[in-house]
Amino acid sequence: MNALNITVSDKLYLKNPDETELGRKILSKSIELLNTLGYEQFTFKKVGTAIESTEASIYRYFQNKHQLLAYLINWYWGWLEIKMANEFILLNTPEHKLEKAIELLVLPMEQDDRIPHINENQLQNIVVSEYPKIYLTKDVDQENQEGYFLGYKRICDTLSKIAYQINPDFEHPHSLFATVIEAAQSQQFFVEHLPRLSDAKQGPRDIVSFLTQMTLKTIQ
Amino acid sequence: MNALNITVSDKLYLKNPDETELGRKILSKSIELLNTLGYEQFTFKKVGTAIESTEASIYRYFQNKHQLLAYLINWYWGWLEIKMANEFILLNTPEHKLEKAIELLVLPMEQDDRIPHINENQLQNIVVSEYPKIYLTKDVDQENQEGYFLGYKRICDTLSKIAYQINPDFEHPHSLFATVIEAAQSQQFFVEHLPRLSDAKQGPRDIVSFLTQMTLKTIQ
DNA sequence: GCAACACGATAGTAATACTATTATATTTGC
DNA sequence: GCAAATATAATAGTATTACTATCGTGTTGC
Repeated sequence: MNALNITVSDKLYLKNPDETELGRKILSKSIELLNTLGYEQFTFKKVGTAIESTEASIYRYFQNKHQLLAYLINWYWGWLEIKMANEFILLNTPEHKLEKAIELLVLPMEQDDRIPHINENQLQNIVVSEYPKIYLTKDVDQENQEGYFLGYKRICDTLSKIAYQINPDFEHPHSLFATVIEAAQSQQFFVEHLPRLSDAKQGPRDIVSFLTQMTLKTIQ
Repeated sequence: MNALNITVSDKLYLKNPDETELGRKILSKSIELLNTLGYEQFTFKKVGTAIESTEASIYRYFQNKHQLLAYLINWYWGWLEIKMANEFILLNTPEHKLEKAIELLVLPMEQDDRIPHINENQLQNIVVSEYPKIYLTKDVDQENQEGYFLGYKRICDTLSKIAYQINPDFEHPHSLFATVIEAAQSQQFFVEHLPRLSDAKQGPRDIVSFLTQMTLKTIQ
Protein backbone atom coordinates (compact mmCIF):
# COMPACT_ATOMS: atom_id res chain seq x y z
CA MET A 1 0.00 0.00 0.00
CA ASN A 2 1.90 2.97 -1.29
CA ALA A 3 -0.67 4.90 -3.20
CA LEU A 4 -3.00 6.01 -0.52
CA ASN A 5 -6.29 7.68 -1.07
CA ILE A 6 -8.68 8.84 1.58
CA THR A 7 -11.80 9.97 -0.22
CA VAL A 8 -14.11 12.37 1.48
CA SER A 9 -17.61 13.01 0.13
CA ASP A 10 -17.70 16.02 -2.18
CA LYS A 11 -20.54 17.48 -0.12
CA LEU A 12 -17.93 18.22 2.51
CA TYR A 13 -16.14 20.93 0.55
CA LEU A 14 -16.75 23.53 -2.14
CA LYS A 15 -13.38 22.89 -3.79
CA ASN A 16 -11.27 19.84 -3.02
CA PRO A 17 -8.53 20.97 -0.62
CA ASP A 18 -6.51 17.85 -1.33
CA GLU A 19 -5.77 18.92 -4.89
CA THR A 20 -4.02 22.25 -4.41
CA GLU A 21 -1.09 23.60 -2.48
CA LEU A 22 -3.29 26.21 -0.81
CA GLY A 23 -5.90 23.60 0.04
CA ARG A 24 -3.35 21.41 1.77
CA LYS A 25 -2.00 24.39 3.67
CA ILE A 26 -5.51 25.17 4.85
CA LEU A 27 -5.95 21.61 6.12
CA SER A 28 -2.60 21.55 7.80
CA LYS A 29 -2.96 24.87 9.58
CA SER A 30 -6.60 24.23 10.49
CA ILE A 31 -5.62 21.03 12.26
CA GLU A 32 -2.98 22.91 14.19
CA LEU A 33 -5.29 25.79 15.12
CA LEU A 34 -8.27 23.61 16.00
CA ASN A 35 -5.98 21.88 18.45
CA THR A 36 -4.61 24.97 20.09
CA LEU A 37 -7.71 27.18 20.00
CA GLY A 38 -10.59 24.75 20.09
CA TYR A 39 -13.53 24.88 17.70
CA GLU A 40 -15.23 27.91 19.29
CA GLN A 41 -12.20 30.22 19.05
CA PHE A 42 -11.15 28.88 15.65
CA THR A 43 -11.92 31.23 12.74
CA PHE A 44 -11.14 31.33 9.02
CA LYS A 45 -9.59 34.73 9.54
CA LYS A 46 -7.00 33.26 11.91
CA VAL A 47 -6.20 30.47 9.47
CA GLY A 48 -5.88 32.97 6.63
CA THR A 49 -3.49 35.15 8.54
CA ALA A 50 -1.42 32.19 9.72
CA ILE A 51 -0.82 30.86 6.21
CA GLU A 52 -0.41 34.36 4.76
CA SER A 53 -3.55 34.07 2.70
CA THR A 54 -6.99 35.55 3.27
CA GLU A 55 -10.29 34.66 4.86
CA ALA A 56 -12.00 34.92 1.48
CA SER A 57 -9.68 32.31 -0.05
CA ILE A 58 -10.63 29.77 2.58
CA TYR A 59 -14.31 30.38 1.94
CA ARG A 60 -13.68 29.13 -1.58
CA TYR A 61 -12.81 25.71 -0.18
CA PHE A 62 -15.31 25.38 2.65
CA GLN A 63 -18.70 26.96 3.27
CA ASN A 64 -17.93 27.53 6.93
CA LYS A 65 -15.92 26.12 9.81
CA HIS A 66 -18.55 23.52 10.56
CA GLN A 67 -18.06 22.00 7.12
CA LEU A 68 -14.29 22.09 7.54
CA LEU A 69 -14.54 20.23 10.85
CA ALA A 70 -16.86 17.68 9.26
CA TYR A 71 -14.34 17.23 6.43
CA LEU A 72 -11.48 16.59 8.83
CA ILE A 73 -13.44 14.17 10.94
CA ASN A 74 -14.60 12.23 7.91
CA TRP A 75 -11.04 12.10 6.73
CA TYR A 76 -10.14 10.63 10.12
CA TRP A 77 -12.78 7.89 9.87
CA GLY A 78 -11.63 7.04 6.35
CA TRP A 79 -8.09 6.82 7.56
CA LEU A 80 -9.07 4.63 10.49
CA GLU A 81 -10.98 2.31 8.20
CA ILE A 82 -7.85 1.74 6.11
CA LYS A 83 -5.76 1.14 9.21
CA MET A 84 -8.29 -1.37 10.48
CA ALA A 85 -8.44 -3.22 7.16
CA ASN A 86 -4.66 -3.49 7.16
CA GLU A 87 -4.45 -4.80 10.68
CA PHE A 88 -7.30 -7.28 10.26
CA ILE A 89 -5.40 -9.11 7.52
CA LEU A 90 -3.04 -10.55 10.09
CA LEU A 91 -5.64 -11.41 12.71
CA ASN A 92 -7.58 -14.64 12.70
CA THR A 93 -10.30 -14.37 15.32
CA PRO A 94 -13.10 -11.84 15.51
CA GLU A 95 -12.19 -11.21 19.16
CA HIS A 96 -8.68 -10.11 18.23
CA LYS A 97 -10.04 -7.93 15.46
CA LEU A 98 -12.35 -6.10 17.84
CA GLU A 99 -9.56 -5.58 20.32
CA LYS A 100 -7.32 -4.22 17.59
CA ALA A 101 -10.07 -1.87 16.44
CA ILE A 102 -10.38 -0.52 19.98
CA GLU A 103 -6.62 -0.04 20.17
CA LEU A 104 -6.69 1.96 16.96
CA LEU A 105 -9.47 4.12 18.37
CA VAL A 106 -7.71 4.81 21.65
CA LEU A 107 -3.93 4.60 21.32
CA PRO A 108 -2.04 7.57 19.89
CA MET A 109 -1.52 7.41 16.14
CA GLU A 110 1.77 7.53 14.40
CA GLN A 111 2.49 10.12 11.78
CA ASP A 112 2.25 8.82 8.21
CA ASP A 113 4.94 10.54 6.22
CA ARG A 114 3.20 9.87 2.93
CA ILE A 115 0.68 12.52 3.94
CA PRO A 116 2.79 15.31 5.32
CA HIS A 117 0.02 17.89 5.46
CA ILE A 118 -2.10 15.90 7.91
CA ASN A 119 -0.83 15.43 11.44
CA GLU A 120 -2.74 12.29 12.40
CA ASN A 121 -2.03 12.64 16.07
CA GLN A 122 -3.38 16.18 16.26
CA LEU A 123 -6.34 15.11 14.17
CA GLN A 124 -7.12 12.37 16.65
CA ASN A 125 -7.12 14.97 19.44
CA ILE A 126 -9.56 17.06 17.45
CA VAL A 127 -11.88 14.08 17.11
CA VAL A 128 -11.70 13.50 20.87
CA SER A 129 -12.45 17.12 21.71
CA GLU A 130 -14.87 18.15 19.00
CA TYR A 131 -16.54 15.13 17.51
CA PRO A 132 -20.08 15.41 18.88
CA LYS A 133 -20.30 19.01 17.69
CA ILE A 134 -20.66 17.92 14.11
CA TYR A 135 -23.93 16.09 14.68
CA LEU A 136 -25.40 17.92 17.69
CA THR A 137 -26.95 20.66 15.59
CA LYS A 138 -30.34 21.51 14.16
CA ASP A 139 -29.02 20.72 10.67
CA VAL A 140 -28.22 17.11 11.48
CA ASP A 141 -30.97 15.59 9.33
CA GLN A 142 -30.03 17.51 6.22
CA GLU A 143 -26.32 16.96 6.74
CA ASN A 144 -26.96 13.28 7.30
CA GLN A 145 -28.58 13.11 3.87
CA GLU A 146 -25.54 14.82 2.40
CA GLY A 147 -23.26 12.12 3.78
CA TYR A 148 -21.64 14.04 6.63
CA PHE A 149 -21.62 10.94 8.84
CA LEU A 150 -20.90 8.14 6.40
CA GLY A 151 -17.41 7.45 7.69
CA TYR A 152 -18.67 6.87 11.19
CA LYS A 153 -21.54 4.68 10.07
CA ARG A 154 -19.29 2.51 7.92
CA ILE A 155 -16.96 1.73 10.82
CA CYS A 156 -19.95 0.94 12.98
CA ASP A 157 -21.23 -1.48 10.33
CA THR A 158 -17.86 -3.16 9.88
CA LEU A 159 -17.51 -3.83 13.59
CA SER A 160 -21.11 -5.04 13.79
CA LYS A 161 -20.37 -7.68 11.19
CA ILE A 162 -17.38 -8.90 13.15
CA ALA A 163 -19.56 -9.16 16.25
CA TYR A 164 -21.99 -11.27 14.23
CA GLN A 165 -19.23 -13.85 13.78
CA ILE A 166 -18.92 -14.14 17.54
CA ASN A 167 -22.63 -14.29 18.30
CA PRO A 168 -25.17 -14.08 15.48
CA ASP A 169 -27.98 -13.73 18.02
CA PHE A 170 -26.67 -10.57 19.61
CA GLU A 171 -29.38 -8.00 19.11
CA HIS A 172 -27.72 -4.61 19.53
CA PRO A 173 -24.48 -4.47 17.53
CA HIS A 174 -24.99 -0.98 16.09
CA SER A 175 -25.94 0.48 19.44
CA LEU A 176 -22.98 -1.27 21.03
CA PHE A 177 -20.36 -0.03 18.59
CA ALA A 178 -21.76 3.47 18.45
CA THR A 179 -21.42 3.38 22.23
CA VAL A 180 -17.91 1.93 22.15
CA ILE A 181 -16.67 4.46 19.63
CA GLU A 182 -18.12 7.37 21.58
CA ALA A 183 -16.71 5.99 24.81
CA ALA A 184 -13.30 5.62 23.18
CA GLN A 185 -13.34 9.36 22.56
CA SER A 186 -14.95 10.50 25.80
CA GLN A 187 -12.81 8.31 28.02
CA GLN A 188 -9.70 9.85 26.48
CA PHE A 189 -11.13 13.26 27.28
CA PHE A 190 -12.20 12.30 30.81
CA VAL A 191 -8.83 10.82 31.76
CA GLU A 192 -7.29 14.15 31.02
CA HIS A 193 -9.94 16.58 32.22
CA LEU A 194 -12.57 14.87 34.41
CA PRO A 195 -10.73 11.93 35.96
CA ARG A 196 -13.56 11.02 38.32
CA LEU A 197 -15.44 9.82 35.23
CA SER A 198 -12.86 7.17 34.46
CA ASP A 199 -10.87 4.42 36.17
CA ALA A 200 -8.09 4.47 33.60
CA LYS A 201 -5.33 5.76 35.84
CA GLN A 202 -2.43 4.10 34.01
CA GLY A 203 -2.94 5.63 30.60
CA PRO A 204 -4.72 4.63 27.41
CA ARG A 205 -4.03 0.88 27.80
CA ASP A 206 -6.52 0.91 30.67
CA ILE A 207 -9.16 2.40 28.40
CA VAL A 208 -8.49 -0.32 25.82
CA SER A 209 -8.81 -2.97 28.50
CA PHE A 210 -12.11 -1.56 29.79
CA LEU A 211 -13.65 -1.22 26.33
CA THR A 212 -12.50 -4.63 25.16
CA GLN A 213 -13.97 -6.34 28.21
CA MET A 214 -17.20 -4.43 27.90
CA THR A 215 -17.49 -5.25 24.20
CA LEU A 216 -16.76 -8.96 24.46
CA LYS A 217 -18.90 -9.55 27.54
CA THR A 218 -21.82 -7.69 26.01
CA ILE A 219 -21.73 -9.63 22.76
CA GLN A 220 -21.73 -13.02 24.50
CA MET B 1 -41.58 14.81 49.71
CA ASN B 2 -43.50 18.01 49.17
CA ALA B 3 -40.89 20.64 49.76
CA LEU B 4 -38.54 20.08 46.95
CA ASN B 5 -35.23 21.74 46.51
CA ILE B 6 -32.82 21.27 43.69
CA THR B 7 -29.69 23.13 44.62
CA VAL B 8 -27.33 24.22 41.92
CA SER B 9 -23.81 25.43 42.73
CA ASP B 10 -23.67 29.22 43.07
CA LYS B 11 -20.83 29.30 40.56
CA LEU B 12 -23.44 28.56 37.95
CA TYR B 13 -25.21 31.90 38.15
CA LEU B 14 -24.56 35.54 39.03
CA LYS B 15 -27.94 35.92 40.73
CA ASN B 16 -30.07 32.96 41.71
CA PRO B 17 -32.80 32.67 39.06
CA ASP B 18 -34.86 30.44 41.33
CA GLU B 19 -35.60 33.26 43.75
CA THR B 20 -37.29 35.83 41.54
CA GLU B 21 -40.19 35.96 39.19
CA LEU B 22 -37.97 37.26 36.39
CA GLY B 23 -35.39 34.56 37.09
CA ARG B 24 -37.98 31.82 36.78
CA LYS B 25 -39.30 33.36 33.59
CA ILE B 26 -35.77 33.33 32.18
CA LEU B 27 -35.38 29.64 33.02
CA SER B 28 -38.75 28.74 31.62
CA LYS B 29 -38.33 30.59 28.34
CA SER B 30 -34.72 29.51 27.93
CA ILE B 31 -35.74 25.86 28.14
CA GLU B 32 -38.36 26.47 25.48
CA LEU B 33 -36.01 28.37 23.17
CA LEU B 34 -33.07 26.01 23.60
CA ASN B 35 -35.41 23.28 22.46
CA THR B 36 -36.73 25.02 19.43
CA LEU B 37 -33.60 26.90 18.32
CA GLY B 38 -30.75 24.75 19.58
CA TYR B 39 -27.79 26.11 21.52
CA GLU B 40 -26.06 27.80 18.57
CA GLN B 41 -29.04 29.90 17.52
CA PHE B 42 -30.12 30.60 21.08
CA THR B 43 -29.30 34.16 22.30
CA PHE B 44 -30.07 36.23 25.38
CA LYS B 45 -31.57 38.83 23.13
CA LYS B 46 -34.19 36.37 21.89
CA VAL B 47 -35.02 35.33 25.44
CA GLY B 48 -35.31 38.96 26.51
CA THR B 49 -37.67 39.82 23.71
CA ALA B 50 -39.78 36.72 24.28
CA ILE B 51 -40.39 37.49 27.96
CA GLU B 52 -40.74 41.23 27.31
CA SER B 53 -37.61 42.05 29.20
CA THR B 54 -34.12 42.94 27.95
CA GLU B 55 -30.86 41.27 27.12
CA ALA B 56 -29.12 43.27 29.85
CA SER B 57 -31.48 41.94 32.51
CA ILE B 58 -30.59 38.37 31.66
CA TYR B 59 -26.92 39.18 31.90
CA ARG B 60 -27.58 40.04 35.54
CA TYR B 61 -28.47 36.40 36.17
CA PHE B 62 -25.98 34.56 33.97
CA GLN B 63 -22.56 35.52 32.63
CA ASN B 64 -23.34 34.03 29.22
CA LYS B 65 -25.36 31.33 27.53
CA HIS B 66 -22.77 28.70 28.31
CA GLN B 67 -23.28 29.27 32.03
CA LEU B 68 -27.04 29.18 31.60
CA LEU B 69 -26.83 25.84 29.80
CA ALA B 70 -24.53 24.50 32.53
CA TYR B 71 -27.06 25.66 35.14
CA LEU B 72 -29.94 23.88 33.44
CA ILE B 73 -28.00 20.67 32.96
CA ASN B 74 -26.87 20.64 36.57
CA TRP B 75 -30.44 21.21 37.62
CA TYR B 76 -31.37 18.17 35.55
CA TRP B 77 -28.77 15.95 37.23
CA GLY B 78 -29.91 17.15 40.65
CA TRP B 79 -33.47 16.35 39.72
CA LEU B 80 -32.53 12.92 38.42
CA GLU B 81 -30.63 12.16 41.61
CA ILE B 82 -33.75 12.84 43.66
CA LYS B 83 -35.87 10.71 41.36
CA MET B 84 -33.39 7.85 41.64
CA ALA B 85 -33.24 8.07 45.42
CA ASN B 86 -37.04 7.90 45.56
CA GLU B 87 -37.27 4.91 43.29
CA PHE B 88 -34.46 3.01 44.98
CA ILE B 89 -36.38 2.97 48.28
CA LEU B 90 -38.77 0.41 46.87
CA LEU B 91 -36.18 -1.76 45.12
CA ASN B 92 -34.28 -4.49 46.88
CA THR B 93 -31.60 -5.72 44.52
CA PRO B 94 -28.75 -3.72 43.01
CA GLU B 95 -29.68 -5.14 39.60
CA HIS B 96 -33.15 -3.67 39.79
CA LYS B 97 -31.76 -0.36 40.93
CA LEU B 98 -29.44 -0.13 37.95
CA GLU B 99 -32.23 -0.99 35.58
CA LYS B 100 -34.44 1.67 37.15
CA ALA B 101 -31.64 4.23 36.87
CA ILE B 102 -31.33 3.48 33.17
CA GLU B 103 -35.09 3.82 32.74
CA LEU B 104 -34.97 7.24 34.37
CA LEU B 105 -32.16 8.26 32.03
CA VAL B 106 -33.94 7.11 28.89
CA LEU B 107 -37.71 7.16 29.27
CA PRO B 108 -39.57 10.47 28.87
CA MET B 109 -40.05 12.33 32.13
CA GLU B 110 -43.34 13.41 33.53
CA GLN B 111 -44.01 17.02 34.35
CA ASP B 112 -43.76 17.82 38.06
CA ASP B 113 -46.43 20.38 38.81
CA ARG B 114 -44.69 21.57 41.94
CA ILE B 115 -42.12 23.23 39.68
CA PRO B 116 -44.21 24.87 37.00
CA HIS B 117 -41.40 26.95 35.53
CA ILE B 118 -39.32 23.89 34.55
CA ASN B 119 -40.60 21.64 31.80
CA GLU B 120 -38.75 18.46 32.67
CA ASN B 121 -39.48 16.78 29.40
CA GLN B 122 -38.07 19.66 27.34
CA LEU B 123 -35.12 19.84 29.70
CA GLN B 124 -34.39 16.18 29.06
CA ASN B 125 -34.37 16.88 25.32
CA ILE B 126 -31.88 19.68 25.89
CA VAL B 127 -29.61 17.32 27.79
CA VAL B 128 -29.81 14.83 24.93
CA SER B 129 -29.02 17.42 22.28
CA GLU B 130 -26.56 19.70 24.03
CA TYR B 131 -24.94 17.92 26.92
CA PRO B 132 -21.38 17.38 25.62
CA LYS B 133 -21.13 21.05 24.70
CA ILE B 134 -20.77 22.06 28.32
CA TYR B 135 -17.52 20.16 28.82
CA LEU B 136 -16.04 20.06 25.31
CA THR B 137 -14.43 23.48 25.62
CA LYS B 138 -11.02 24.90 26.38
CA ASP B 139 -12.34 26.13 29.76
CA VAL B 140 -13.19 22.65 31.01
CA ASP B 141 -10.46 22.50 33.65
CA GLN B 142 -11.36 25.79 35.26
CA GLU B 143 -15.07 25.10 35.08
CA ASN B 144 -14.50 21.69 36.58
CA GLN B 145 -12.87 23.34 39.58
CA GLU B 146 -15.87 25.62 39.89
CA GLY B 147 -18.20 22.65 40.15
CA TYR B 148 -19.79 22.77 36.72
CA PHE B 149 -19.86 18.96 36.51
CA LEU B 150 -20.61 17.91 40.07
CA GLY B 151 -24.13 16.69 39.32
CA TYR B 152 -22.89 14.30 36.69
CA LYS B 153 -20.04 13.01 38.83
CA ARG B 154 -22.33 12.37 41.77
CA ILE B 155 -24.67 10.18 39.73
CA CYS B 156 -21.71 8.31 38.35
CA ASP B 157 -20.44 7.66 41.89
CA THR B 158 -23.84 6.54 43.14
CA LEU B 159 -24.21 3.99 40.38
CA SER B 160 -20.62 2.81 40.87
CA LYS B 161 -21.41 1.99 44.49
CA ILE B 162 -24.43 -0.05 43.46
CA ALA B 163 -22.26 -1.96 40.99
CA TYR B 164 -19.85 -2.69 43.83
CA GLN B 165 -22.64 -4.58 45.57
CA ILE B 166 -22.97 -6.84 42.56
CA ASN B 167 -19.28 -7.44 42.01
CA PRO B 168 -16.72 -5.78 44.29
CA ASP B 169 -13.92 -6.89 41.97
CA PHE B 170 -15.19 -5.05 38.92
CA GLU B 171 -12.45 -2.65 37.98
CA HIS B 172 -14.05 0.01 35.81
CA PRO B 173 -17.26 1.25 37.42
CA HIS B 174 -16.71 4.96 36.76
CA SER B 175 -15.75 4.38 33.16
CA LEU B 176 -18.75 2.10 32.74
CA PHE B 177 -21.33 4.50 34.12
CA ALA B 178 -19.88 7.51 32.38
CA THR B 179 -20.24 5.40 29.22
CA VAL B 180 -23.77 4.26 30.05
CA ILE B 181 -24.97 7.78 30.84
CA GLU B 182 -23.48 9.17 27.63
CA ALA B 183 -24.92 6.29 25.64
CA ALA B 184 -28.32 6.91 27.20
CA GLN B 185 -28.23 10.39 25.71
CA SER B 186 -26.61 9.60 22.38
CA GLN B 187 -28.80 6.58 21.67
CA GLN B 188 -31.88 8.76 22.13
CA PHE B 189 -30.39 11.19 19.64
CA PHE B 190 -29.36 8.48 17.18
CA VAL B 191 -32.75 6.76 17.16
CA GLU B 192 -34.24 10.01 15.99
CA HIS B 193 -31.55 11.37 13.68
CA LEU B 194 -28.96 8.73 12.77
CA PRO B 195 -30.86 5.44 13.02
CA ARG B 196 -28.05 3.37 11.53
CA LEU B 197 -26.18 3.96 14.77
CA SER B 198 -28.78 2.19 16.84
CA ASP B 199 -30.83 -1.02 16.86
CA ALA B 200 -33.59 0.44 18.98
CA LYS B 201 -36.35 0.37 16.39
CA GLN B 202 -39.26 -0.03 18.80
CA GLY B 203 -38.72 3.08 20.89
CA PRO B 204 -36.95 3.94 24.14
CA ARG B 205 -37.69 0.58 25.79
CA ASP B 206 -35.20 -0.98 23.36
CA ILE B 207 -32.53 1.45 24.51
CA VAL B 208 -33.23 0.54 28.12
CA SER B 209 -32.96 -3.12 27.27
CA PHE B 210 -29.65 -2.69 25.45
CA LEU B 211 -28.09 -0.57 28.19
CA THR B 212 -29.29 -2.81 30.99
CA GLN B 213 -27.86 -5.90 29.35
CA MET B 214 -24.58 -4.18 28.61
CA THR B 215 -24.30 -2.90 32.17
CA LEU B 216 -25.09 -6.15 33.93
CA LYS B 217 -22.96 -8.32 31.66
CA THR B 218 -20.01 -5.98 31.96
CA ILE B 219 -20.12 -5.88 35.74
CA GLN B 220 -20.20 -9.66 36.10
C1' DG C 1 -39.23 57.87 54.65
C1' DC C 2 -34.94 56.84 52.78
C1' DA C 3 -31.44 53.72 51.21
C1' DA C 4 -30.62 49.80 48.53
C1' DC C 5 -31.76 47.21 44.89
C1' DA C 6 -34.04 45.37 40.69
C1' DC C 7 -35.30 46.18 36.37
C1' DG C 8 -36.00 48.45 31.90
C1' DA C 9 -34.25 51.38 28.42
C1' DT C 10 -30.78 52.76 25.66
C1' DA C 11 -26.28 53.08 23.68
C1' DG C 12 -22.07 51.46 22.26
C1' DT C 13 -18.11 48.16 20.95
C1' DA C 14 -15.20 44.51 19.16
C1' DA C 15 -15.43 40.34 16.94
C1' DT C 16 -17.62 37.00 14.01
C1' DA C 17 -19.37 35.03 9.95
C1' DC C 18 -20.03 35.84 6.15
C1' DT C 19 -20.65 38.23 0.80
C1' DA C 20 -19.06 40.94 -3.03
C1' DT C 21 -15.89 43.11 -6.16
C1' DT C 22 -11.78 43.85 -8.54
C1' DA C 23 -7.01 43.18 -9.91
C1' DT C 24 -3.34 40.17 -10.73
C1' DA C 25 -1.09 35.87 -11.33
C1' DT C 26 -1.13 31.14 -13.11
C1' DT C 27 -2.66 27.36 -15.67
C1' DT C 28 -4.79 25.20 -19.59
C1' DG C 29 -6.40 24.39 -24.11
C1' DC C 30 -5.56 24.82 -28.77
C1' DG D 1 2.90 30.87 -27.91
C1' DC D 2 -1.22 33.14 -26.96
C1' DA D 3 -5.96 33.73 -25.49
C1' DA D 4 -9.19 32.15 -22.23
C1' DA D 5 -10.29 30.36 -18.02
C1' DT D 6 -9.29 29.90 -13.41
C1' DA D 7 -7.12 30.78 -8.82
C1' DT D 8 -5.83 33.81 -5.55
C1' DA D 9 -4.98 38.23 -3.05
C1' DA D 10 -6.66 42.47 -1.56
C1' DT D 11 -10.09 45.13 0.02
C1' DA D 12 -14.53 46.56 1.51
C1' DG D 13 -18.77 46.03 3.53
C1' DT D 14 -22.85 43.99 6.32
C1' DA D 15 -25.77 41.87 9.83
C1' DT D 16 -25.45 39.62 13.97
C1' DT D 17 -23.48 38.29 18.27
C1' DA D 18 -21.78 38.76 22.72
C1' DC D 19 -21.11 41.43 25.50
C1' DT D 20 -20.36 46.27 28.76
C1' DA D 21 -21.86 50.65 30.56
C1' DT D 22 -24.92 54.13 32.13
C1' DC D 23 -29.07 56.07 33.80
C1' DG D 24 -33.73 56.60 35.53
C1' DT D 25 -37.64 54.72 37.81
C1' DG D 26 -40.20 51.86 40.67
C1' DT D 27 -40.25 48.62 44.70
C1' DT D 28 -38.73 46.71 49.00
C1' DG D 29 -36.84 46.49 53.46
C1' DC D 30 -35.79 48.56 57.71
